Amino acid sequence: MATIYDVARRANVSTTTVSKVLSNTPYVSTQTKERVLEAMRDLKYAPSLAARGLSRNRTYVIGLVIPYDPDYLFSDPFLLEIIRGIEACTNEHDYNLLLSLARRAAEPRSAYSRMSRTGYMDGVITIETFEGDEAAKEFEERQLPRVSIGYRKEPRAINSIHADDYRGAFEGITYLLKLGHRQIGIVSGPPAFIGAIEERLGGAQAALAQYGLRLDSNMITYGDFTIESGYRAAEPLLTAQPRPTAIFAMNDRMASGVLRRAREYNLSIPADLSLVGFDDVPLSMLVEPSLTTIHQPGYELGQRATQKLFEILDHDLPSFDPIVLPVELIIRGSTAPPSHPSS
Amino acid sequence: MATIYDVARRANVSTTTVSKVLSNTPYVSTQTKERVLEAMRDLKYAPSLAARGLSRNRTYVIGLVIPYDPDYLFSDPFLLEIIRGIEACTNEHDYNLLLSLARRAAEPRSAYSRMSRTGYMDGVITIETFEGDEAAKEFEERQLPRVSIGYRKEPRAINSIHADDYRGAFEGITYLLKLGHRQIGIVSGPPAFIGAIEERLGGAQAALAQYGLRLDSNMITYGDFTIESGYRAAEPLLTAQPRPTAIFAMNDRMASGVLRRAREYNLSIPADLSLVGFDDVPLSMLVEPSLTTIHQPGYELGQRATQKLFEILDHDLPSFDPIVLPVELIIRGSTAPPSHPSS
DNA sequence: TAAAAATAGGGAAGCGCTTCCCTATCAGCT
DNA sequence: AGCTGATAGGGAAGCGCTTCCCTATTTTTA
Repeated sequence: MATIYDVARRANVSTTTVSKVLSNTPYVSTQTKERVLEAMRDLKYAPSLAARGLSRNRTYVIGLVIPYDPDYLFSDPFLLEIIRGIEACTNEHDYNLLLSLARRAAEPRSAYSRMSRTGYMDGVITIETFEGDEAAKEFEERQLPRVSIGYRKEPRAINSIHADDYRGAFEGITYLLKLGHRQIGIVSGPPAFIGAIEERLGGAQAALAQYGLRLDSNMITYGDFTIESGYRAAEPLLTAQPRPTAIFAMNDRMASGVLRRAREYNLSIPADLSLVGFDDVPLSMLVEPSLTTIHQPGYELGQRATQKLFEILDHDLPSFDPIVLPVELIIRGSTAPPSHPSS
Repeated sequence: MATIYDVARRANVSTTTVSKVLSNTPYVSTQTKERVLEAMRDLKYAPSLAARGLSRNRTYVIGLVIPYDPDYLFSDPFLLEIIRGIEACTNEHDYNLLLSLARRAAEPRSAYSRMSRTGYMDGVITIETFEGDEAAKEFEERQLPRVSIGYRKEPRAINSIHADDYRGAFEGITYLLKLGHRQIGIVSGPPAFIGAIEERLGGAQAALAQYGLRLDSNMITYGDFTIESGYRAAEPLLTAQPRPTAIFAMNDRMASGVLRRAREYNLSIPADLSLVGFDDVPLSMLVEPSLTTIHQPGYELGQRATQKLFEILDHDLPSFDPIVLPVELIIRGSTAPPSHPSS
């Protein structure tokens, strides 16, 4: 690999000048610049990021830390949407994206801690949802610029971004109520999932309250966002007396699990049971019938988070309140008025 | 951030000694070592990868270059499996994984070319499937250690790895033939997809040949691996005379597209039409009926590719023949003997 | 017991860049 | 003609490590 010295020699200038050309500093004559550029081309020169990083103290790498089990991550299409947004944005800024699937911060040698410690990144985006996440702490200590996708509680909701989960649940439930449903079951995500679940539960309750209803504790079950967990979590709801005429699941995959279980009970959707999901992943269009769901802007979430990070990096421009992106109710085939209205 | 000097000063030794401790070089007394380690702990020292990279000429980063449209990539669960395998392996080796979704090498400033030029990676894994891929060339020029997942044709199949596509198609079709199907349609992937498609087509033909059959050109249509394309590609097959009693689709997503279209024609699966997919992604279990498919070991593919790369990096141990991983026929609910055997 | 070998540690150059600071030239003024 | 300020370019230190090579001490071996 050619170095800056090789280029300098070939162009008959000093390395300083080459460096100036490299960074487009003024006070280099056009001819000299041209000569240097030519030498670079001839030698197929490319500056070493390591060297540059060392002297500039910038690495042009931003890290993406996802404290999930990779098995989980990659089966979550919604997270993938987020990554897509992040990748697009880092790429646009000519930054590199370092991926770390940090299996819970437990092991000290996890990629996760490796990343935070080697000073290899200029900034980091974390997707935080679980509470008591150790990840955050290390980054905080290192003072690494960071934005988190999710609900950041402490020290403050600084530089965080999330979708309007509250509103999403509110709209979903309200829609069901408007259709005439009064007995509504909820398949929640794991309670350990901080923020989003609380918000959605809050939104659901608020919606019910409009109609003078409250969330009955036997009308709520919990899954872990996988299809199977939705399948299992459907059980208590489908056997409850009275059986809910509608179920609101906190993601599409669980909703499709519910769908499958309901079918085994010979319930037809949406005639016997209405179903609303969350996220609006491709799967929701695939199942029969397609799912009414709450669209979350995953791609934008990733993109905006990354933009924010660059704003912090470039202009030290933190945002003190969380950025909240709107969600949207997408009405498809899994919802209808109840066949035997309960009221 | 503490540097090696800080540690050296605090432990009252030279940086050389600290460095020795860092790399576990012998000839450091136990006490000294302990003192150094303590100093590191106290200062929360972590070596700078940039500096280390500069002097060692190793960056501890390996790149993953996927010359696909990210939209496509992230909707392909099979590719994600591969990534999962890669990530697990790099992580195990304490390496960082740089992700580049290189939108076709077209634009000169693509992440892709940036990555190959900045000397930021010790090696690279490429997922190559499209022909005429410019990606490869640059890496070749830079002599960057690399292994490719897919079919590498030139200069040779050196350091490449792929699943046994030929065998997969062979087994799938043979299974259908054994069930009694004689009119078999094929929904192929895009012809531009190098290697895998050819292989599968070859395997299909060989299977048919066993029964004295040949692949009729109106029994093959092409999709681009998306569900929609499977839906569209099903059309000509389902309206052909005679209509095939079985369809072999080259991935599960297209198979589920076919499924949907067939249903619109009021064909019941598998009674009226048998369906075999490829990949064995989670989706294949989800559709009704679940898909008989060819399991490809995506995770292992990624893992083995990465292992190979480390072998090259550490011991300069290239493999001259492609590594071929076995596939497996998974029989589920979408296949049955034809209801009106054609022969 | 003397020499050789193993052990322990340090000095300093060098990895490939950037950047601070300096010098030289030249145009435009007064 | 002499000065100022813009323009053009270079010298060299320094970023934080690793490593080559050297010295000093201790242990082993003949």
